[in-house]
Amino acid sequence: MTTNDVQNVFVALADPARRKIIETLTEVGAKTATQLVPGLEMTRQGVTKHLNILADAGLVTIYQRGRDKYYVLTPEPLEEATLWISAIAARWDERLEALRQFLEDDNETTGET
Amino acid sequence: MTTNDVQNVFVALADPARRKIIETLTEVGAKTATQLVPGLEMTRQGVTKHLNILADAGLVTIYQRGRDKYYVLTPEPLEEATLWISAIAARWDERLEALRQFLEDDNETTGET
DNA sequence: AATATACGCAACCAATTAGTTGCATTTAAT
DNA sequence: ATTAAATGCAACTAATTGGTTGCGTATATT
Repeated sequence: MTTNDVQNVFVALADPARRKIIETLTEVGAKTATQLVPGLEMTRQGVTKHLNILADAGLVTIYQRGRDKYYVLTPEPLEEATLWISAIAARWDERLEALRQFLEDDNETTGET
Repeated sequence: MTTNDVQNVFVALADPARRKIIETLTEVGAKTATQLVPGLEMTRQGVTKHLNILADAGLVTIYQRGRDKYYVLTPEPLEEATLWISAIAARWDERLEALRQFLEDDNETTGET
C-alpha cells in the first residue's frame, strides 16, 4: 500500500485549494467545512470534496462535535512524499559523475520551453 | 513565480508515469523519449507529453545530440516541494499544544472513510 | 540517393476532476 | 414546537487530463 499512499498524497498536494486548506488547518488547528468556505472561493460542497480527498490521503482526521464536523491536519503522510523526494535526491548525487561524463561528450541545448 | 513553481512541481509529481520517468532518469542519467517508451506502457507521444510537463516544472533539461533529444533530470525544483512540506511540518509542531486542548474538549470520531 | 529512425504538431477521444445546484436529514437554538 | 444551521447525497456541467492516431519534417544510415 505504501506505493499507493504516496500517490494519494501527491495527488492531494497537487491542488492549490487543498494546499490552502492544509495551510489554514496548520494555522488554526481545526475547522469545519463551512468555516473553511470564506477564503476559498467555492461552495461548501466543493470544500467538502477537497476535504474528502485529503482524508483519502490520510492528511486530515475528523472530530465530530454534535452537528459540526471538525477537520484536523494529520501531517504524518507528508513524510512519505518527503521520503520519495529525498530518495531521488540521494540517488541523484551518486549519478552526478556519470552525468558530467555525458555532458562533456555533447553540445548543450537550453531545456526551457 | 515561487508560488507557481511549487504548483507545477506538485502537479508533475502527482502522476505515476512521471514519477517513474524521474526514477528512471535518476538511475540511467539521460534518455530520449523513445528510449523511455518500454517500461511505460504508452506511445512515444504520450511519453513526450509527460516529459513536457516535467520540463514545465523545471525537473528535466534537454540535451540535443543530432536528431536525438536526451532528457536529464534537474532535481533542484524538488527542493521547493520539500520546503513547502517542511514549512507545514514546522508550524504544525507549534500548534500541537493548542490541538491537544481542542481534542480534550471533545468526543473523537474515526477519520477514515 | 534511398531508406529508416527520431522527433514535432495537431486533432481527436474517453475518463477524471473541480465545481455547481437541489434537496433531504440531523442537530441546535428560540 | 418551530425555525435555523450544518451536513450528506446525488445528478449534472465544463474544463482538464492522459492518451491515442495520423501526418510531416529532420537527421542518420546503407
